[in-house]
Amino acid sequence: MGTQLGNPFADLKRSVGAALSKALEGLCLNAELSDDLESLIEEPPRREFGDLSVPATRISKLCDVSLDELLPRLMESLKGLEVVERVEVVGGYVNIFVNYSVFGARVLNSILTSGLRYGVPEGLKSERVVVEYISANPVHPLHVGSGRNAVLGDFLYRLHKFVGNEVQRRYYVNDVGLQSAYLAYGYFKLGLPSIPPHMKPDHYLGLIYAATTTIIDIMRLKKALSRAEGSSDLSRLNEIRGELDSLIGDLARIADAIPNEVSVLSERIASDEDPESKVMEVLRGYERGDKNFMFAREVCNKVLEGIQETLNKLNVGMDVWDWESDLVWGGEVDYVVEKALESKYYRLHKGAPALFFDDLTNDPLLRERLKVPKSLEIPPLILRRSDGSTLYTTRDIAYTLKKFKEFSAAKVINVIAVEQTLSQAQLRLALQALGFPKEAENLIHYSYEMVNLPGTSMSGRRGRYVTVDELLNKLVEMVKTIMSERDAEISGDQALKIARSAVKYMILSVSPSKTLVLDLKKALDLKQNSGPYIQYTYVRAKSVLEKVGVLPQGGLDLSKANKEPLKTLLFELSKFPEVVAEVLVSGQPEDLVAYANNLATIFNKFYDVEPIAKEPDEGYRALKVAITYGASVVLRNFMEIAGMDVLDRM
RNA sequence: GGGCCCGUAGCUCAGCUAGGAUAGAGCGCCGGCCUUCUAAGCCGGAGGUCCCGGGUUCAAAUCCCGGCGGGCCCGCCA
Repeated sequence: MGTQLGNPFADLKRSVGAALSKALEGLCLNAELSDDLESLIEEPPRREFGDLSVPATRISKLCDVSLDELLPRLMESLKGLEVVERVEVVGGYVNIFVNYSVFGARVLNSILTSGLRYGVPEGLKSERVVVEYISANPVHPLHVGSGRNAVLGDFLYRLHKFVGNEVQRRYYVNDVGLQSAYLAYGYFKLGLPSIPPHMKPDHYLGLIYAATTTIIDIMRLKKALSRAEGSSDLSRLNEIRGELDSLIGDLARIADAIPNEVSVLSERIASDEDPESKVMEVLRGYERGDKNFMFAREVCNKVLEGIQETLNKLNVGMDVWDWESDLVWGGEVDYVVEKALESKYYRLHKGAPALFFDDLTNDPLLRERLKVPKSLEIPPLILRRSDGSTLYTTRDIAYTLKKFKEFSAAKVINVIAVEQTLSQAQLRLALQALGFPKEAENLIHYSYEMVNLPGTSMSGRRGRYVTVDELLNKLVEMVKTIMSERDAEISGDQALKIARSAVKYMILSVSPSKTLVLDLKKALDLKQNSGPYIQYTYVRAKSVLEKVGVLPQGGLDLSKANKEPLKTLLFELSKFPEVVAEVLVSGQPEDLVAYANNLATIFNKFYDVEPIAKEPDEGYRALKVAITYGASVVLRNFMEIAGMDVLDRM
């Protein structure tokens, strides 16, 4: 294992680890430990304690050697390293102070040689990866929940791209399910109107969808109410009345936006004896590929046009749009069902064809391999409705196979909300059951929690949602307001670039496993720990570099590197490739974000106290310029991975 | 009823996987710094029963058990 030019921090840890194992030679007989000394190396809680620290008490316990015997040997071995300046023992820890003349030279050499590729982990084999994300149902505009999905998916795409993988982005257009049938039905009832010129198609059709489902639900509840009135169950009666009131309120709100459509729809849907069966007719007709129902595809397509416009504004891209209907019509879904019928896991469940997974889920090893949570009960997967129409997860089996096959993917990542944990586990088990164990194992559910807005409960079916468009528009206005308060001009394009970067930063800074509370008033911090803060810090670094003109070609006076804040800055810069490698494995964007914020903070301190371009001492200036260049590269690469806009001026 | 996730400063969040050094940021609040590389910046201050109760340990925000509170799932919806 040689040194890694591109990863100075890993290199540093490796040499410290080697020094430790040399010190323990013949002293510690714990073989497992000596293989894994590197992972014991910590970063002390405060910089004053040193750059790295080694928990000697722990080693003493693990090796069963007294501290008195252990400490001198550790110290001596560590002191022998060129990169170590001094070593201190405090409270059972051996604290290591790095020699920045040596280490700084390595870091800057690494950065100056790698240039914009600094941070790409070395020694990784390029993989072919599919990321499926957003895949919002084409029945309404993207709301903030899909916004989180879009930002996370885009991040995964960019991260994999950055480390050198071949990545394909896919959007699964769910045009076959009930939801799009509801929209198609309502749209048909309205006489297939054209989109009003002042509205985005997704916004308009989202209202039609919400009006249709709400009207139908009101009709159903009214029937239930008249049935319940005959009985003496008062609490049931009140419950229905309450629900009904809230639905009527929803419809009134929708009618504020599209009054004519709502009144026409109410009338025409009421004329259908049983609108729900009419919706099923649309669904079945469309699934058959009956020409008379192709307006359902048209209407989805219109919604998608609106969604694409939103994605463009967000600067989130997509490579392939997969229509679910194509899988049904093309026979891929039939193939899956046939395959399932032959499988030994197939049985009837309440009269419907289904797969039973008990034999698989009883095997703890398989459970682990397929990442099926230990105590998650898996109900049978029903393959078709009794009327023969297909179900979402069945279609998704066919889709998963397609994603693997078409891109020869080693890995398929589905960015899907946590609420689908069960169906995603069923999907993996179904793949296993049907004889696709490799696909089952390499299908990854990248799950994320919901987005909450204080004081609102969101529902696409009721038309209650905050859209990504609204969020972006609001933020753009805020940016413009701030600029006008400063008497500065800003173009709409620049404002959008700042606004969307702020949103992405905020979303990525929260662990996907946590519910994201989105407070519109606070969504756009322009201060520290924000997207604009990173952008601004980069602009500062960049403008210094422009002033200087050219990068130093050697002549760096490294003897000046052993002081704050240069030391800490060099230390942070060294960690970037390591952080990227870790986040690639963990999938936790918040770690990368926290790192970037920390780096930006230290750079701003440096910028504040040290003249860079104006530094009179030539060698010292060269050192400072090289550090500034390093910060600019890392911040730029961070923004690249986070999907933020890299601005040259702010 | 069962399962999963979350609970840390007024607010939004790190830290928990592998237990250890005075529990960290940002926002908000209070107070400083612009004839010098972009002040969307920098410096300082106040602010915490780490949800509660047990247990393990020399040592628990972190591990275990039991509660409480919030979210999600358990559909011939997606």
